Amino acid sequence: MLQSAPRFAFSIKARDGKARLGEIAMQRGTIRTPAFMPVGTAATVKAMKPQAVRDLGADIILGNTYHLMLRPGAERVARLGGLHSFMDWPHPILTDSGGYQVMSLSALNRMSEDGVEFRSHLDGSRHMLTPERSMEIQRLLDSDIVMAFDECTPNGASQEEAARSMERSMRWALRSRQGFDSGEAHAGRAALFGIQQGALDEQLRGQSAQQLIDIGFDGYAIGGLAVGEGQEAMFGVLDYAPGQLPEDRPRYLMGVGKPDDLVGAVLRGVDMFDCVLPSRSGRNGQAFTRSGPLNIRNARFAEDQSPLDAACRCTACSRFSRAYLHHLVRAGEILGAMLMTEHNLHFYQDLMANMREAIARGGLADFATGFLAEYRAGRD
RNA sequence: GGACAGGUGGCCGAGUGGUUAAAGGCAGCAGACUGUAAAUCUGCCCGCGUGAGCGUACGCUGGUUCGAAUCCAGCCCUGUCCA
Repeated sequence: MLQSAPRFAFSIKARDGKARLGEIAMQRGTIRTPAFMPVGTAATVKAMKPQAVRDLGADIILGNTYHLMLRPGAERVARLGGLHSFMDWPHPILTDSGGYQVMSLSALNRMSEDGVEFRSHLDGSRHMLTPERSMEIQRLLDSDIVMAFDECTPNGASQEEAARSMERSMRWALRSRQGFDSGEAHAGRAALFGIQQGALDEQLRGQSAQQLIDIGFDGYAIGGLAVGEGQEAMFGVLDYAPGQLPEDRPRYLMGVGKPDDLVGAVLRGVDMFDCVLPSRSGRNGQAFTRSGPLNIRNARFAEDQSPLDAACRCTACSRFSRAYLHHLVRAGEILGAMLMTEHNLHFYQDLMANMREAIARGGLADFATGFLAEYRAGRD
């Protein structure tokens, strides 16, 4: 480990409107922002070897507390030397706290002020996740960026529910801070992010931000978006939410999103993203291209010898035709999932690199206009 | 030549008097997927019609019956075994 590298240092290199070009220096590496972080829930970005994820330009990936505590178990990962060596990803890893599963697995949960009792989706066994335990698991995994344990407020919550949920997340944020800090060795090399909640309400979002700032975090996430509210409503929140968070800290929009979501969010001042879409959609046959998404299973691609995206330089596009990908995906061949995932992740990383470059030269607005015009023109 | 078994929608296959345009699967045609219970899920899938509906349909022909994919007769075909 590089002893000289800072624990966590965010520097802003350039600004363009609300957008920022930056870098987060950490012991295991530097994260260029705006950043897209591929999701590797169960200690793997599905269908990808870690080196290939790295080669596409990812500086950091995600892991998940809930999934890893159930299998293979956080203590086991710790005995095996931590998540990085376990999965052969020596670069930074951000671990989600299990907060999203509070919502996505709500049918299997029992909530209390103390935390959430999960029924494992694997075998039905009961597991308690509290802010303290979530911090401990993320420490055992040796995460670089630890996420506070929160509740991702579901879409459609009433004002009262949203407020109650946010307040609980804020109490959990404080406990997360304390739990994280109690693991001194880990806290000395890792970072902790707080998560803003408050649904679609500016006041609640503001209160949440202030409470997080009072606690103090290395970075601040915007949670509870892209849960079904629609892009317009999400952008409505993003028009003010980044501004409620500290200017000198990275802002991470959790779980987002589609390519045009990323562009709109960077324009509004977001620095970090993660999303399952490029990997999951890839496995499910959807490819993202400069002229919009396409479903490679569609019959019209059966004898289409052109690449997925003519402007793309990924392996799938440089060596294989849409016809071949169409065949692989339809046949359920593993290579289909691999190539589709690789292409999509390449597309996402390329988009981020283009946005960083545009910010550097002060041309993000033009880039966004051009990109969105072509992307939304749709139908390739 | 004989004995069994069987012929159902593109394929496999359930159904043995009405609630059957006919389960289910596959194939096919689309759609969805946003801090991954997802290599998953959803819809459509005989023809015409936007629809109510109409027409045609369970090897073929005829019969029984108010009513047949289902019961009866003959025929054709397939598989297995026997000669």
